Amino acid sequence: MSRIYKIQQKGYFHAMIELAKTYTAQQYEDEIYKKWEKAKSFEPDMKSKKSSFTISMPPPNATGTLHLGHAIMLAIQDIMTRFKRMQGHPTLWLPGTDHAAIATQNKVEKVLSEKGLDRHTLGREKFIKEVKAFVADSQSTIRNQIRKMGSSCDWSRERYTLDKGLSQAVMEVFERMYNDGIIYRGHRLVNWCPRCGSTLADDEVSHKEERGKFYWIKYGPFVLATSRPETKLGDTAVAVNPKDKRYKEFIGKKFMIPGVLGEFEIKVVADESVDPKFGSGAVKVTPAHSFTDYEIAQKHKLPLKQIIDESGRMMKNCGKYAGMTTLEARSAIVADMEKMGLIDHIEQNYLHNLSVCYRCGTVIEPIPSKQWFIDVNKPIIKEDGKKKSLKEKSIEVVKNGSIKILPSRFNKTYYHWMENLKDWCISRQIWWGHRIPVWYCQGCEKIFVSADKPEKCPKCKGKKLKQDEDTLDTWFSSGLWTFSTLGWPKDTEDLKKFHPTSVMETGYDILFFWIARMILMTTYVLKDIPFKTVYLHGLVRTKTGEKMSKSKPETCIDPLDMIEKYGADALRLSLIVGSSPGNDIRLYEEKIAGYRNFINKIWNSARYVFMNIDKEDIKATIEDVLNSKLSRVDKWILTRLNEVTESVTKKLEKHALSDAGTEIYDFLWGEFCDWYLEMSKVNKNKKVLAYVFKQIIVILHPFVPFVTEAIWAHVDPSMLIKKEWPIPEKKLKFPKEKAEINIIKSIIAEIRTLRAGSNVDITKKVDAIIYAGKHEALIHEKSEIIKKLAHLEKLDIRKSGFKVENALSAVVKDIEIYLPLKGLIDMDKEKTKLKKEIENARGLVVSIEGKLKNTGFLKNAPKEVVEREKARKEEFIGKLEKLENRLNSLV
RNA sequence: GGGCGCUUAGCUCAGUUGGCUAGAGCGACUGGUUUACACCCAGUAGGUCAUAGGUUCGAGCCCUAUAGCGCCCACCA
Repeated sequence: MSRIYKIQQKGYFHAMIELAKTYTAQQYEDEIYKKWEKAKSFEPDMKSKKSSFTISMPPPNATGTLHLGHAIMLAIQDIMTRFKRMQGHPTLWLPGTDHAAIATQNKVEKVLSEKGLDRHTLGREKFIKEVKAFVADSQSTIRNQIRKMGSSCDWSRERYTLDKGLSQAVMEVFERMYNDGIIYRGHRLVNWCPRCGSTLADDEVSHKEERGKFYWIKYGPFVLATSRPETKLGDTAVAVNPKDKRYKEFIGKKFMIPGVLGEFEIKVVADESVDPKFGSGAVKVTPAHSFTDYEIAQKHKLPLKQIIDESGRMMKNCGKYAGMTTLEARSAIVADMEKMGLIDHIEQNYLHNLSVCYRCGTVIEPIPSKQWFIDVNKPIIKEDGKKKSLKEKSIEVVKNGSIKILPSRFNKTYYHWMENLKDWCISRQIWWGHRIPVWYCQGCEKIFVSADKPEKCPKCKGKKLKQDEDTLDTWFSSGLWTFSTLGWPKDTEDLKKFHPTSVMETGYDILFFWIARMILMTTYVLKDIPFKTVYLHGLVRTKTGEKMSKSKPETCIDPLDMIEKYGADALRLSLIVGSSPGNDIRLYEEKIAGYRNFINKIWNSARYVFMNIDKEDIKATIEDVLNSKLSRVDKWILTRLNEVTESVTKKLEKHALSDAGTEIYDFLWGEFCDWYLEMSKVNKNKKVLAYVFKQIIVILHPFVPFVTEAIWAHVDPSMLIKKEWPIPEKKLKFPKEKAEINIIKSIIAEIRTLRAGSNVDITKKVDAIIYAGKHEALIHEKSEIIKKLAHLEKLDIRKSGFKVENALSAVVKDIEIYLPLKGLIDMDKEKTKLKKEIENARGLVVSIEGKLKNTGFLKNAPKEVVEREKARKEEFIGKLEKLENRLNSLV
């Protein structure tokens, strides 16, 4: 606490401390974080008998630096974690990083290529060494940046997907699945990224619209349309719809088709999937390079002819086109076809849907290949005498409510994806990742699984063994994240205590990639769910709703810059307040600055409180407070504090973080500071002042941990992070006093409005007269407060009285307020204002009366609502009367 | 083609199970050295709640349709 200096001043608590006028986050945050860490505050209390609370932090890719997506996730998870920790639950927020196979490899390849190197010239071993160095570097960067956000995660349990333990989990699961026969090797069409040189899972392919040419080609007896004429070299059939009369006679027949490499034979097949209305209704079938065509070929037992290889080039069987990329081949072949008169016509600007790699944007080539797959349809999970497939089980745990997704509309998306899931291709032809633990005996061709390098073949005892060259899909290991990080396959304390985890909090963009995979893997391996609640946050966008991108630095916000400039607390609030699960959030600097102002407001309320209490007051307990002399103002603020505590707790319990944050914000600024602190300048109960302030700091802590901890250093020697969360108190309910103080507040507000609307010099104090009716005693008691807050010289309070000449007036309930301002009143303005108010009040009375005459309303509306309306009617009739009298007196 | 979301003040957003005269922050405007805070205080202006129907005693909220914007999924060659 370097900036707090001591001064000597008599009497008050503040004799010992004086806080700087403005809070400067940079001077506190790092220091406080270190203090928490040193005290092991983030580690769960293993002795507590309460239910545990766990969040597995979605592991940021070990490839770069913190961005706003991380920032929002850290803010949300930290609030949840701190709240539960303060409630006394053993709380674990487990951090870690992911090796992010393809993403990392791509990044390092890019760095290498800048040096003129590539991974093949380097070789597998050296390349992996490079990647490791890169990862170690970015891991330490990310660790520090996670700390910058104030994340209270347990670093002693940090994990990395390539850790020994986690790798063991991966091998163990692979072996189990292999033995269960749900991991198998198959030769089939896969998504191939020619740039990454690897397969991709179906959901790792994204789609992009592009305008291009659509070629209508002469094809024996047909004319048909294609966007990929180069694949003609791999055609083995033409498909038509069985109901299509135009082609009925051709079905089942074979034709010789003229092509750029001479004639070739195709068969005409009938298939329902062909849309007769699209194109010419006839489709050329290239089974080796199109998923649709592959399916047709399977059904009709058509031969497969591969013409494109794994580098995206035409193969040897393509004659003079061999070695060309598909694009080169396309233009060459079209040119040749044109010469041969095989092109009917070419449509320009045709809208295509391209499949591209989600990591590098390269166009995907479907090619046939031998790969490892997970069978998602095989009934393998034994339960209740039935056997369920991975898919069925994954759907079941969401359907039966074991896992709740927030917002719930994502259930539907999840089911749809799961139901349509095909076998998951898990082998990747990259080097960075978990190597597939499969060994091939060169002697007897035995294939077997072994995590470590085996001595000899278990069958023929031969020693010539070769490990599979491929690595596993990165989502295979991250699918195990919630339990592999807790020590599985060992039966650890942590696993027992913290699994299944409580909340999985992540962006909705990885619902399929990750959430679905975790459910799939965990229900298989542990026969249990990985988490109870899924909380999905949205994307952080610019003020105008665009995606943030580094290429537009004027709207792209770097969280670390913002922390440096406004503090982590301000950034956290700007990401939380006004955002709800599943919806995108717009972020811009003014918003962060606004919350920085709020942080400063907290700080200054602390300054005020500390300056106005005695040293021992800061220890005030609820008993001390209840034993002290409580004024109406004290009872009002205690009631409100209690209401807010209860409501904020409820909101946090149901993960309504934004609502909870807004409520404390409004309470601290709009009620505690604007009203209670101002009133306390007239008359104060120091114990109440200290108590209410302390409790606000406590419930603020999960949202703004740094500034609250910094303030707490002057409250109590123990740290706030471990302070218990307050429980609402029945003894702190004073509804009568709450209503009374609301009247006082309204009177003050009315007088302020009257003054501001008049020509009176605002700096000058004025006099006021109040006809208080039945509230005379109350207003008398609070007259000093009214005088101060409304800036009055003299206040004359009577039960009732005659009309006041030359005065501005207002009515609060049945209370009349007059400001006699000789010569400073614009009577016409005053009349207009009164007329407007009368009109308003009359309209209201009429509408309420209408309601009360309505038998439907009386019959159907809840009693409280009817009662409230009756009371309001009385109130406004009273007010209307006063206003009318006033207007008449002005004539 | 299927599914989903959004539309409330100039801007960014709240608005609980339908029930006070629809709120906040920023911006604009008028003023302000008062026991902390000008990163502040007091006040003012600004809204046909996208449109059209419907349900209801009562709709920003529920239902139906339409429009605009956005997202996700899908093999239209």
